[in-house]
Amino acid sequence: MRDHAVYPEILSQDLLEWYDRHARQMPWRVGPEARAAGVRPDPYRIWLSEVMLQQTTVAAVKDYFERFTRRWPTVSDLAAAADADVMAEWAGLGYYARARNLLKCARVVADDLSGVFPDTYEGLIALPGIGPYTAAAISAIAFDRPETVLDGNVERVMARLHDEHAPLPGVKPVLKDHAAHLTPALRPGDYAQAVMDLGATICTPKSPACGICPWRTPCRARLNGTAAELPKKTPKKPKPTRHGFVYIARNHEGDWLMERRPDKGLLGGMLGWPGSDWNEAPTEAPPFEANWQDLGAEVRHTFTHFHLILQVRMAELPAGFNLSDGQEIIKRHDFRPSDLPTVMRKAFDLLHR
DNA sequence: GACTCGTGGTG
DNA sequence: TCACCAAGAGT
Repeated sequence: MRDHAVYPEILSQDLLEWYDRHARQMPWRVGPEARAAGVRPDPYRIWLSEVMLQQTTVAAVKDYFERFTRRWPTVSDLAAAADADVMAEWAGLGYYARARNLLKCARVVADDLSGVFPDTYEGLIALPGIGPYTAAAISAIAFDRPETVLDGNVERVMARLHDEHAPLPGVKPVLKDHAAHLTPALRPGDYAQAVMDLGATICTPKSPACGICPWRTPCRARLNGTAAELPKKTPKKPKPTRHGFVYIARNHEGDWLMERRPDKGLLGGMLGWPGSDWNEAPTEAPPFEANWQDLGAEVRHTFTHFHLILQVRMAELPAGFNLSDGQEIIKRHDFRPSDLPTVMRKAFDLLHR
């Protein structure tokens, strides 16, 4: 048997051979036949997909990616888009700072870099919304540079391959070091995608399919029977529950009173309903005095670090209402629930149940 | 290093 | 039902 610990390039080759047989088709990937014909990945599409894939599943991203690239085929098209259009198109995908930084980045590339993405890690990580993972992923996948990607998949695969029991995030540098030693000089872009595919399909968080894993022989955790319990993570804080009110108002023409949320903070830059703060004991904060009707049902929604229970109130918007800061009237025919972040769309959904 | 920042799928 | 999880970044 070959000694994998001494010859990491043998592991890389084994994984690339597995990848050539099992690579999944994705809208942003260049298939083997196109690749053979000389087609290179489009940096714009790789960048867009990688930003969308941050903490987000491939299944959730696919439709958004298709809509974005159909509407804005190049980075210059995206750079010229209106902020509100981009935020509306991103609605429902979550982590809205990604959309704001996406637009910032597109404008830097279009305005300052002649519409050409940097092809190095250093050039890429200087851009808004591109951190250590995404800079490595773009330079590897789009430009075939030997950078090492370290995402949740790679962390899990490396923790198991080397049977590392120290908890994340502390052990991250060690896992990164393991991953770096395996990154091959040949086909580093395919290799990066291969490790992540391995983590997503074989070396899964629960009940990994070790029996069919291309690295089943060298894997130390499989040898020790600890694969399913790795990687260890430091325990998270429990989520508190917060409460609040939102107020949905329409005028005689059926137009809606809404609010553009400030760029910083939760749901930043997104459209939503006027409402109260969200905390343990909310106080009503209607945008105008009226006989607000209780919808008799509540919105339950869970964010990253708290649960939310919203009471939804409804009233008619008086004629001649003066908009205050951040408020907008959305014309009846311009209103689309799909432009709203999910928690706000849930409140809207209560209107017709 | 510790927080903040969404959403939908899954066991 | 509910905690965990997903191709993390910014502060």
